Amino acid sequence: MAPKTNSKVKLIETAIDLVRMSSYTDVGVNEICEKAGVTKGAFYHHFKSKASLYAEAASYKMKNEELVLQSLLADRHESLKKLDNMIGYIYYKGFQSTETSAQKVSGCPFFTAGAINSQGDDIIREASKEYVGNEVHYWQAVIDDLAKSNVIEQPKDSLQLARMVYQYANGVLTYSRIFDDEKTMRVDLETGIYRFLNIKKV
Amino acid sequence: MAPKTNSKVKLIETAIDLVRMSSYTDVGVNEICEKAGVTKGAFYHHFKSKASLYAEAASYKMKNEELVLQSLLADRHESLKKLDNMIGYIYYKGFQSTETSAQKVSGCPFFTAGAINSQGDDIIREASKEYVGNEVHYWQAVIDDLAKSNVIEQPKDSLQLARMVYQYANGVLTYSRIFDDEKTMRVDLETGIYRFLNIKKV
DNA sequence: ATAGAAAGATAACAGTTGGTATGCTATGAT
DNA sequence: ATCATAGCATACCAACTGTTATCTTTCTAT
Repeated sequence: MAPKTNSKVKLIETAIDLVRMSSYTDVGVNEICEKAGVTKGAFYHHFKSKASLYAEAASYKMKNEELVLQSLLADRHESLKKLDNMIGYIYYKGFQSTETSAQKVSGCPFFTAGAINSQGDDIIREASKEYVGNEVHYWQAVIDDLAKSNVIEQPKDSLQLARMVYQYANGVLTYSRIFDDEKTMRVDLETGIYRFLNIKKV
Repeated sequence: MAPKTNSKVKLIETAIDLVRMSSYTDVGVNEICEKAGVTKGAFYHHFKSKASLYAEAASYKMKNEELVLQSLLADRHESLKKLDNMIGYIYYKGFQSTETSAQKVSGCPFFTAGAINSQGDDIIREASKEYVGNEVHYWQAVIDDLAKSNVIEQPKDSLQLARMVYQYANGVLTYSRIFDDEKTMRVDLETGIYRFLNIKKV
């Protein structure tokens, strides 16, 4: 039995995909509908506005990532393995081939859009804040685990350290996007995070 | 004697200011003209397009920064002083009160816009690449100087290290903008860069 | 089978976008 | 003094923006 309605999900996923490759303001409702193969009537039946689609997309993505990350950060893994999984996942997110565009370096659509729309639309900023806060939390879990298993020394403020690593990772993504340089992204991501956490590579 | 024509400069400075606070796509030609007190006729007399204004603004800002940074990184300073000056300058740029808006955390308009407009407009990406490359170069100078005076150990690849520090700094700026949190920005900037470079605070 | 709601389609809306065409005026060189 | 050009102003343009109103279709619960 096919899902009752996949057009709402289709809209969300198309929107995430498009926003990832360009930006919130650059992606129009028309474009989203076209690429999703859905009419505008359906769009505004499911979402009261473009901003509300964005907000729903953020929590949709959060739920999706919860499943993925729970598996990548499962306790059966060693703490260093968890770190590598996390780095790999960031790389995967930043360099993903999508349906709507060729393989290119992108970036986190929610991190980016939240900063862009700093004034105006509170809906967007709030959604981004929630999403970003969540991501930092995963990083904190990884870092606490690294400390517990003595791979790194116990940080005074693991939340701050997690935040800083997250900030760095997104800086790398944005930079690599400007230069459309996947190799730099891969190298700098790993090198930088290891350096930041003061871990010697094996 | 007043400058022959200040309207071109006025347009550039207004544009930088506005783009800093929101984003390239969110700032319209009309808005720039209004805020600059200049008509659209003047705009398109000086610039052939919005993108070309952006490109000119980038090199304008580069020249301006050259003067400032030459003084902040002058050889009479100790290498650690240069680092602190650099950090202070980034903070200053990211948290600047402007004519057109209240004091808020912003970010580098060129770094941001370059990533956003990754597809399409090559003019914009090229301008951003040049600007960003230049900034990284300054960081490399700071890092080389720190190594020469034995504050840090000689890095294998000082350009990569410079790039990573720059990526981090812009990650902090973007993050702080989402949360509009100047305090976190100030703390994370300094703490993170020191940690990255493995320098103990005094 | 039928009422009611959910889902979707079509067309239009006012407002804005970047850009242009066509003027006029001030200035600098000859 | 003349003339070209740089600087600037006014009005306009087609294309697009997000959004809404109205209509039809499809599904679900009774």
